[in-house]
Amino acid sequence: MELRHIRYFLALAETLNFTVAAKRLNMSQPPLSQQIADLERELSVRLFDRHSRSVALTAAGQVFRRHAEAMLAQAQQAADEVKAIDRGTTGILNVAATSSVLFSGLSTAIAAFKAENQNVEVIIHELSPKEQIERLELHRVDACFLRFAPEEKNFLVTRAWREKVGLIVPPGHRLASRKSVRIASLRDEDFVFYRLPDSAFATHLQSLCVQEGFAPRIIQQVVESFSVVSLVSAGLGIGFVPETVGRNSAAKVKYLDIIGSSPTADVHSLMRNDATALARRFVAFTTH
Amino acid sequence: MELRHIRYFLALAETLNFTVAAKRLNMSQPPLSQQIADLERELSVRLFDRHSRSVALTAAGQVFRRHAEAMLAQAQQAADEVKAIDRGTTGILNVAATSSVLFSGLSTAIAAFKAENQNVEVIIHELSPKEQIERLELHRVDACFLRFAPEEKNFLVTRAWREKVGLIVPPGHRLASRKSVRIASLRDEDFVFYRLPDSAFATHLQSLCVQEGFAPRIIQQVVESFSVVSLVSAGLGIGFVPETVGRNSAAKVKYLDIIGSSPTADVHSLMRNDATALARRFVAFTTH
DNA sequence: TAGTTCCATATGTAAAACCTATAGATCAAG
DNA sequence: CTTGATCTATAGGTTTTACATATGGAACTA
Repeated sequence: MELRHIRYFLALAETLNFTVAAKRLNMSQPPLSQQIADLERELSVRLFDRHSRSVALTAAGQVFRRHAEAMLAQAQQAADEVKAIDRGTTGILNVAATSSVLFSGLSTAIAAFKAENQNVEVIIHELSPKEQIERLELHRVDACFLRFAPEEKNFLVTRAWREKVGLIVPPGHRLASRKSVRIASLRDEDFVFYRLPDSAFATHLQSLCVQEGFAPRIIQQVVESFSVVSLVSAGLGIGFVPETVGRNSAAKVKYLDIIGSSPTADVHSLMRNDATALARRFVAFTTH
Repeated sequence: MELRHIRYFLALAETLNFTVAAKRLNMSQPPLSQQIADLERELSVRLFDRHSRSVALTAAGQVFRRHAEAMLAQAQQAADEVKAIDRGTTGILNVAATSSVLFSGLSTAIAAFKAENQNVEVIIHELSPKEQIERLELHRVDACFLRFAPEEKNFLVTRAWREKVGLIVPPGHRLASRKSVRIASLRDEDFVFYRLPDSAFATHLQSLCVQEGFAPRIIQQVVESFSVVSLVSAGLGIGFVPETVGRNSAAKVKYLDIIGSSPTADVHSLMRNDATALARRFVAFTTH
């Protein structure tokens, strides 16, 4: 049985006239008779009663008609849906990000993307950078968003958006009244830092300090920017955080711009080379 | 798109190897590559990623797979169901009958048939003989059951089962103590009769009386045997009824066998010439 | 009875599905 | 780095089959 038989069957079931059905199918009548006969022979069931001057569906034919319509509809839907997937206008998108990146604008970007793409479902995976990369390789997620991307891997890396890094200090700290600060002046401070060597961001910040002539005294290592805020707020030390996190945090900390060599915490997106059109569209959407 | 493409696609989706899939499909590898490529070209979507040494479904391919499986399942189910319909082991059967025929055994026959054919649904239409014939012609019912069948029509007529006709009289009637009676002795009685000339049964009974030398004095005409019982029970007259009706009625009447020329009320089934296998099976089932 | 309509059959043609052979590409092993 | 093995794509020829034209046969109509 082929879909051709189904199409022919339905045309005949609707017209109940071989000649008319053949015309509608842009073919001549004999091959239509042939193909219908072939279909009936394969099923070993008569689908049409051919009488003197009338063609009618048998009981079996009536039942077959319902199935035939369903099959053609399914084929049509399959083609439509597959094309939508290919265009990236429908489907499920697994996005991995750290909580601070979600906070820095990714959440709102996701909301906006979903609003523009009603047929897209976005699943957010809040993961550490290391886990993000692992799951990207395993096809568990389609796109990752993190501050510093590893360069060795065979991924598509894009800088999604720029973001400055600033300093946060607890209330009452000697720098709390300042608006900005140079890194060189932080030589004697206690630092809440990102975990070394996991975090490329941490390595970046550390090397910046070294360029300014000192090794930061790290009294605590954490994974998330929000944890830096928490510990700084509690008075354990000072720390570097992305600007959006430092300025908009609910916790009581003072945010200072860094002047001179200003570090960045630009957000980067990662995709596999075989990324779907949906993933590519989303990454393009978030890039500005 | 043809079902062939679907079958090939699924074989490849399962094996992820052109060579192996082709072997499973009993064909060589090149035409399989061709057909998959044709399918992809028609959809204008890549369904498989062919890499160095691996074949994998794309996101679109994964979605297409679900549709493909549904289509093949639908085709299989269509074939199975159509064959079942053709065998008459499944489907909907519309049966028309008079209430007295239902009472005379058709009800229990329907119950038994349904028990043996779990996939058959039987819809009972309780109709007068005249309406039965009309609906049979209109394809509204598939089989009719009545006592006397018209012979002119181009229907398949079968005698389903035999049934004698007897006489019922009210309690206290002069014949109430008799076990049997001759028609000739009913010359001076008042009769509750079936409607003339609608009922072939009525015509038959009337002519029997005439053969015995008198025209029955008809004081009331009704349609149903049960109505004859009701009126006779009320003392309006005597009447002929099928044996099962006369003997098993809840109303208070006396049933007498008829000796000499004994009339019959044999139940006949009617089908159209284009009757379905299900209708034929049911009629065969009820014939004994 | 003649004409018309409509489906089935017969026969030839064109399309396309398939096969064999082979090229091209990649990976594993020597 | 080279050789062999493995796997898919392409090329060219063959077979199958879907299709078209022509025609036969049955039934309804005028």
